[in-house]
Parts: sequence; C-alpha cells; structure tokens
Amino acid sequence: MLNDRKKKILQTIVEDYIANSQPVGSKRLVENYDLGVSPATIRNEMAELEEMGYLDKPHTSAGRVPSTLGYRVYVDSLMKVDSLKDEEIVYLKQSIEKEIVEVSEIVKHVSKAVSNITDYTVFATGPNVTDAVIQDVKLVLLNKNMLLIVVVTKEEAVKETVIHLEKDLDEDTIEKINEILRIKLVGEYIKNVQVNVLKHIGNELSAYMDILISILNEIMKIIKTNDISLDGSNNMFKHPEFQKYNLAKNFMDVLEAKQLIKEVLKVEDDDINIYIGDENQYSEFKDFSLITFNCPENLGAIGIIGPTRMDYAKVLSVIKYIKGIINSKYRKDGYLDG
Amino acid sequence: MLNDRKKKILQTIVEDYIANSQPVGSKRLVENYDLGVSPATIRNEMAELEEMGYLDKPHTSAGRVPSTLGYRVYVDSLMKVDSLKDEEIVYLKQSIEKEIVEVSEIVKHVSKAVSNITDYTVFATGPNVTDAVIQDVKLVLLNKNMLLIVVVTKEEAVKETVIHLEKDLDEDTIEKINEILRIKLVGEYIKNVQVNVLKHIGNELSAYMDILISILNEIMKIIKTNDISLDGSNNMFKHPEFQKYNLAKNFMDVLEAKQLIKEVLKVEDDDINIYIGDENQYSEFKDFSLITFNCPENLGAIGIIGPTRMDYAKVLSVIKYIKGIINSKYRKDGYLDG
DNA sequence: TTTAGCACTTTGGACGTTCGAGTGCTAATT
DNA sequence: AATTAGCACTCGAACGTCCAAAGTGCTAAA
Repeated sequence: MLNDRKKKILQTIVEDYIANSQPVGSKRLVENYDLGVSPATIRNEMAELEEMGYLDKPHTSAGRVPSTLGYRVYVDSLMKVDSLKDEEIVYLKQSIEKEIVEVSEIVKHVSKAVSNITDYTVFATGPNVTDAVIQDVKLVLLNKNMLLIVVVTKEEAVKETVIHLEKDLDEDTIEKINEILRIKLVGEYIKNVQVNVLKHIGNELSAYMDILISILNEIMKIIKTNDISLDGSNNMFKHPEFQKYNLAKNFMDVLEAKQLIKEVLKVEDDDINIYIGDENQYSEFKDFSLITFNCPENLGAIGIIGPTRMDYAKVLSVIKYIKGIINSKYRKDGYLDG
Repeated sequence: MLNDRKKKILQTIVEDYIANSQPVGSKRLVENYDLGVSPATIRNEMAELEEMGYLDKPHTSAGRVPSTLGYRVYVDSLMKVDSLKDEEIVYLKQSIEKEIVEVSEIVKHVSKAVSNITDYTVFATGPNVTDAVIQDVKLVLLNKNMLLIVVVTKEEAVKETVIHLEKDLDEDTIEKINEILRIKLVGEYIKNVQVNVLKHIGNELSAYMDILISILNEIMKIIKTNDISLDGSNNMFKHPEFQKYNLAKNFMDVLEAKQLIKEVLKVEDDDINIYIGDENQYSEFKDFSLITFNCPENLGAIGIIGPTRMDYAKVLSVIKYIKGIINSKYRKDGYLDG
C-alpha cells in the first residue's frame, strides 16, 4: 500500500517529531536526513501521506505531524526497536534483582525503574490472584476479638486482612474453622470461591456459620483488592506538550481515576499492548498513549502512559528487556515453583 | 500594633482575594464591603499595610495581595472559622463512621472526604506505630520456607510482612522462637526495639540466632514503613494559580517526593499546624500552604496542601469538626481501648 | 518523474495604541 | 487632625499592524 519511499518518509517524520516535538517540514527533512530527493518531492509525498490519513497538519504553513494512524503504522511495521544503553541495562538489572521476598513487590521495583529510564508515568498492579490457586488459608487470632486471615496462593502471593469478631472465639474453635476452610478452599481457583462452598459442612460447626460466612466474604474481598503503584507522575512535565493546561489537567484526572487504571491494567495475554491516542477505549486516555503488558510468571501488570508523541521504540526495548530478564531469572532459579 | 480599621481592611482583602484570586483594589473594596470610608482613605491605609509588610503589590497599578505575613496575621487573629454546611456535616460523618476494621483505614477515609470537601490535595499516614506498645508478636509458617510476621500494638494497629527462610523450620521451632520474641518484645515501646534484646537468650535457641536476628530486623523495618495515601491531586487544577506551568510542575514534584511528605507529616503534638508559603521548611513546599494535624487517638496524621491563597477558614472548620467527631466516636465506644 | 521557482498562507514576535483599573499625592473639606 | 475629592500617573491586558520565518501547493521546466 505504501511504497518504500513513503514508508521511509513517514518513518523519518515520526521519529523526528518524537525527538523534537516540532511539526516536520520538507526542507528540514532533506537537510537532516539522507533521503536523496528534493524538498519538492517530499512535499508531494507528504501531501499524499496526508490524504491517506497518515499525517496531520496543524495549519497550512506548518510542517506535518503524525496522525494516530501514522503512529500505528510506525509502531506496527516501520519502527526499529534498538537495544538499550549499557548503563540502562545495568540499572534495570539491578532494580529487578534486588532481594525481594513478596512477589507483589517485584513489579513495584520494575515500575519505578521503567519510569526513571523512560521519563513517562508508570503504574503497576501486583499478581492477578483471581487466576491463582489457593495453597493455604490461615486464621490467626490476634487477640480475643481480632482475627487475621491469610491466604497464600501456589505462586506464593500472600494476601491478608484483619476482621473484628462479634463474639469471642477460642483457639480451638478457630482451628476447627480453619480446618473447614482448608478442606473447602485449598486447591481451588480463587475465582471459583463462593459462599456456597459452605453448603455441606457438618452440624458441629453450623453454630459458627455466621463467622464462617463473614470470613469467606473477607477472603473474596481481599483477593479482589489490588493496589496500584504509581511512579514518575512528575515526569510528564518534562514533555513540552504538558505545558498546555488542558493536557496537564486531563492527565491529573487520569491519575486520580484509580478504578480506570485498574481497568486498563487487566491485560489478558502475554502481548505488549499499545493504545495510541484515540485508540484508547476510555475517553480519559484519548490524549495519551498507553502501553500495557503482563510481567512473565504472573508477577503483575504494568502500564506506561505518555503523550501520543511517545518514544515507542525506547519503551518497547525496555519492556522486552524486562520480560527477558524476568523470564530468565525467575524461571531459572525456580523461585516461583511453589 | 494594627488599629481596628487596618485589621478590618486586611481581613477583607485576604478574604476577597481568597474568594476571587484577583488583586484587591480600593474601589472594589468600598463597593463590595461596608467599610464606611472612601477609597482614598482605604488607599492610605493600604499603603501603610504594605509598608508594614502585610500586603504586596504585583505591580504599581494593580490592587493588593496578602503577603505571607498578611496571611499569617489573618490566620492567627483575624479569621473567623465558620461552621460547616449541613450537607458537609452529613458527608463527613458518614465518611468517618463507615464500618472499618483496621485502624489505619480510618485516616484514608477521612483523607478522601477532606479532599472532596475542600478541593485541595490531601495526604495521610496511618497510626504512628513507633510510639506504640507491642501487644503481641505472631509468627505464622505459611509454607516450608515462608514465614509471616505479625505485630499487633495495644492500639490494635496491625503490621505484617513475609520473609523467606534460608533453612526449613518446623512448627515447634517456630513456636519456640515466637515465645522468645513474645517474652522479649511484648509490652515494649516499639521505638525501643533493638537487636540486642536478644542478648540473653538461652543456649537451646542460640542455634537459631540467625533467624531470630533477621526476624527482629524485619520487625524494626515494618514498623517504620508507613504508607501514605493521596487524594484529590487533580483538585489542584481547579484553582486558577495552577494554570501557571511552573506552579503545576512544582506541585507534581511535591507529589512525587514521598519521603518529603512523610517528613512533613511527622506531627508532634495535637495542634493544627499551618505553614504558609515560604514559612515551609522544605523549599519544595514554598509555593504552597500546608496544614497538618494528628487525628485524635493516634489514628494517623493528615496533611492538606493548597495554594497560599487557600481557604484557611474552611479547612480549619473541617479539621476541627473531624477532630471532634473522632474524639466523640472512638473515645466513647471504647473502640480503641484494647 | 523529479525539481526549481514562486505565489500564497499562517504563525509568532515586535511594536505601538488604547483602555481600564488602580495608585499616590495634593489640596480642599469636615 | 482626619478624611476625601480630584487628578496626574503607571502598568498590564487587549488589540491591531507589520514583518520575518517557515512551510505549502502549484506550475512549468528539466
């Protein structure tokens, strides 16, 4: 559909615009890049590219700017993902290989590292536990009316919460209740946990049905809570487009919309998903580009948000490196083998 | 030092400026407020107030704007803290009286409510546990090499963390270690916990010294971690001063400086602390005003950050109401009596 | 097919003018 | 002695004009 020269021109425009945030003109293009043709020829090509929808013009006498479609083509087929600088590799490696005990911590370190390297804003959620299998449930009586509920998954994610008891319970009773829960829950997929697993419990414990139900409800609640971490929100102000009040304001609204962020971080597969500007499903994101991916081994999901004029190649190279390093580290030493 | 008329004028200027964010002129003042003198008189007074340092002038032909000192005098002696609107009272009450199990949750709800009512940005930390007394320490073996450490304070704050064990331990050993920790730690002020409490443990457990030390280190670590919550960061963009790029950028930098926020939230006493503009100790805050206070009953600390042109009276009335409601609720029903 | 040349468009900065709001000062008034 | 009317003055915001810079599209020549 696009001949080679058009591809080359489109690629160059996108890259120049990403680097300089100024609309790109024909003269600038021939002067700075080795295209082997005159500005006039470039102009003809650019006019066609614009007609085909790959470029936009802010106004008649300005240069061209990539359209969403232009970015899309660039990302899908023109972009070259180069490798990272040595110091970036060292930094990323060291961020990931910190001594970490709880799996949900890992993405947080990755998130911070990515925001530092890319200058964009990064958010992350921990492991998606609803897809996980329960390895153990522990009830711990903290004092006579506080009960700690701990759920451990096969992947060693740990979730815990505290509830207040209406009536005091002794250790023996707690242990009995715990045993019931173990029998009913261990080995189950968390997403399948429902109150009616309690249907067939013996008579001896039916007196504690109330407490059992409330514990089960808490378990269903905590596995759904998934804190998001946020890094580099001030990075955005390094990019010139955020001097525009409206864009800055919209960005703040995105930051505050935690629920929305959780929603976009529900990444299904192992791909790297790129949503450019108005490709975004949620209108709040339409001024931005969003790149999301799952960390391997179900460590969590990460989202990177930046202007549509985002350095896609850079971000992708960072992501690919991270996926690689996590794969080799955590798969190799069996850290997550349960 | 200031005669009554000057006080009245200063107060009126501050309040008008807070309400309208426009420099206040003499004509505007007499037209909108019942001062009983002519603009000329006001001008003379304003000139003197400026000379005394209570007012600033953006430029020769602009009205006056309060200086830091002007706000200070206003806050200290001129301001009238009015009572809240009915709907605000209902909303606050309902936010605080939600069913809440873990004490550290309470401030988070309060924080969100305050940011909604005031249109400023609010951050909060949970109870300051270092000043608390340990009620219990529990070790729970999650699986053969994961150990959950739980610390409960007298005030019923719960902190927990997971560590990975180097060598596998059985339940009996864990129980022995737990017993040692109980003996050594229960009843202690958290701030006094040190590794050398382990000095005089019996021989039988000295084989487990390594694990004891690492547990103790974890305990000292977790009691120091204090997550901050943040609400209404996008509220700031409702205030006209934040259309200035520099102010917006500085504000983002404040948001990202979590360590700094923790620092300013170390509130010592039961007062409400107000730091206006360059009164702030940390330069990052010098463009803003900061109001901090401790929630009663050691529930946590809350900080409200806004422009120097902040509605101090409104914020203070909210804070006072909150302190009152927490006092009456949690003191009365003995929720925190442990 | 490519390019040189040129007329045309638009933005943005520099500059000047005007207008409104506000000031400080002086002299008159209370 | 305190207040106020009056007035000259100052400054910024808004507006228009002008011009340069950058870029375009089109035409005609190479």
